Formats: sequence, C-alpha cells, structure tokens
Amino acid sequence: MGYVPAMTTPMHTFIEQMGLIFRDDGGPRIAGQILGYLLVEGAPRTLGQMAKALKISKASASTNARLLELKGMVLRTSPVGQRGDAYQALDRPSAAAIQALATRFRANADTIGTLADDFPDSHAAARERVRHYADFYRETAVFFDEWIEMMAPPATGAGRKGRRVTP
Amino acid sequence: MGYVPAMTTPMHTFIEQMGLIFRDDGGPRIAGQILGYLLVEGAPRTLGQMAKALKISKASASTNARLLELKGMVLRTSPVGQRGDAYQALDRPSAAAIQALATRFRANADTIGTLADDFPDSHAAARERVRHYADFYRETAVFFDEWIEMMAPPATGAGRKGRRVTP
DNA sequence: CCGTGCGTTCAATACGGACTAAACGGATTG
DNA sequence: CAATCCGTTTAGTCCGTATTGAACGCACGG
Repeated sequence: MGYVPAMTTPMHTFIEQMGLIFRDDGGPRIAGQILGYLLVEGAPRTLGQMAKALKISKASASTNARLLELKGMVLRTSPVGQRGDAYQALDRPSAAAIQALATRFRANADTIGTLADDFPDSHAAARERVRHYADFYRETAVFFDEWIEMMAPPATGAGRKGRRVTP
Repeated sequence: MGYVPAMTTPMHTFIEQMGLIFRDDGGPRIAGQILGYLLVEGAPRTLGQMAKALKISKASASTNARLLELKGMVLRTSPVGQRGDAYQALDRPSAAAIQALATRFRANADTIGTLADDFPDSHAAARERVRHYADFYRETAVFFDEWIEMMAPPATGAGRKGRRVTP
C-alpha cells in the first residue's frame, strides 16, 4: 500500500501535543492522544476509529480509553442500535483531573499525618514539621474541591452555557 | 560487614512513604526519600549524610537533591567553615510543587491555545472545544497562584522564623 | 449451530529512565 | 606540589512499564 504522505494538520499537532502533556503528567502518552482525538472529533468514537486514526492497536485503544474513563475525563456510551461502545470527551475533562489530584492529596495527607503521629517524643520537632506538611496537603485538597465546585456551577445561575444533562 | 537488623522506625516509614508519593507523582522515588529525610532532620545535611542514611550512591544523592532544588522544594546552603554544600528542606516544600504545577498549566494553556488558533474554519467547532480546554488550564493556573499567595503571607507578620539569607 | 464483529485479557517485547560505579575537575590543606 | 575531600559528569546496567499481537469470550446475524 502507498504512503500516506504524513500530511500533518494543526489537529494532528494538537493531538500529538496532548500526548506529550499527558506523558509529562506521568501518564501514558497514548491516553493523551485519545483525549485529544476525542476533543477534536466532539462526537462519540469507537475503539476501531481511534485505533485507525492514531495508528495504534485496538488493545492499546481499549486500555487507555478505559483509563480515561476511570479518571472521569471521558464518557463511555452504548448507543442503542450500534454494535459496540463509544467514547466521548467530556465538556471539562481537566476538572476531573483536578478532582483526582484533590483525592490524591487528601490520601497523602492522611497517610503522612498518621505516620507523623507515630513519631516518638524524641523527635517532637520533626513530628511538627511533618504534620505541617500533611496539613498543607489537606488544605490544598479542600481548596481544589472548592475550585472544582466554583467552575462547575451545579444549578444556581452564572453557569456559562454548561447545561446539565439530566441523567 | 554485619547486618544492620533493618530496624524500622516511624521516621523510616515516613521517608519510605515520601518516596512512594513522589513516585506516584511521576518523579524519582529517591528524590521523595531525600525530601522526607531532610524534613525529619530539619537541619542541613550533606550529600554524604544522605547517601549513607538512605543507602544510595553519592551520585544519586547529588542528582536528586539538585532536582529538588530545581523544583524549589529544598534549599542549598554553603555554610562558611564547612567543606561542602548542604541541603535543607524548606518550610513549605509543597507550595513550590503547586507553583510548578501552575507554571506547567500555564505553559500547556499557551501551547494548546496557539495550536487551536491554527485550526481551519472547517473545524470551527473543534477549535472552540480546544479553546475552552486551554482556558480551563489557564484559569486553573491563576487559581493556583492565588492559593500559593494566600498560603504564604509575604511580609505582613505571621512570618515564622524564616529569615531571609541576604545573598 | 457456525461465522463475524467487537472488547478485553494475556504473555512477550521494546523502550525509557532511574540508579550506580568509576572517572573527572576543582578547591583546600599539609 | 602531593594528598585529600567534595560534587559532578559519564557510560553502562537494570528495572518498570507502555505497547503490542494473539488468544479469548461474548453477542448478534444468517
């Protein structure tokens, strides 16, 4: 089969960049590319479509799409009258990312705080330092939550155009 | 050489946990351990001390300590009358981490926003979606900055013992 | 029932990056 | 200078994990 001349549209560049960003965040590059692809497409896309468009295996598409779903950045739909599932980018994917960050921070705060409680009195100063550290984590988690809430107005006006899809 | 019976204090557990947290954040495990160690110790410690305490090579200690310094989570001091440098945990290491996060978000927002501008009119809807995405990044970065500022009262009292080392 | 299309799971591979030992360079001390 | 003592650089190893091809399970359609 002949070459596709590797024509690179701005959309391609964006998708590639999303992969890099995701990678820098410590995640799989391909998950970022899928998110980018779904953002560009807008409408739901199947695993087969992703695989072909991004030149990856179906297995990789499946794994990473489910990862995105787990992170709450992508919605999985199973439209009636269609063979398989389909995935679709959410309006505000990064909100879910922040949410996850808040959760992790809270968990870290708890873990560290508990450990600090075990410090013996001989290390009272260290115990204080570590507790402060844990406190910062916890307070930051709270702050994140407030930010999420502020950005996603649930009902009371001020809510951009983001209408809520009644579940 | 004889075994050290692997006696594990709560402090050790904390240090180990810091390594795991750092790893989950996508960084080198050892950098987290160093930060944990410095938090426990409180006072400045040299590369040699870190290497021995954490059972790692000097090279690794050097590399990861400098990484922490780069991230602004650790302070490098060169006390007069001492042979080498020493590192010391900052009062609020995680503030620097958030700061870095804000910077990355801003960079991401810029990159994505620029790429979106290149989208042709045939993809106007996608362009809008991507722009929204970039906007969220940017606004979140601003929010992070405000949070940092709120947590670190710059001059007006409350300034703990953190005197500034005039350079 | 068989054949087809789909998503997931599994074992194997490839790749990247952490970590190390050893060499290097620069300053200090006798 | 010679002898150390540091910190950094370098080249190489090792380990984790992303990614894949192939096998599997399942639902539908003939």
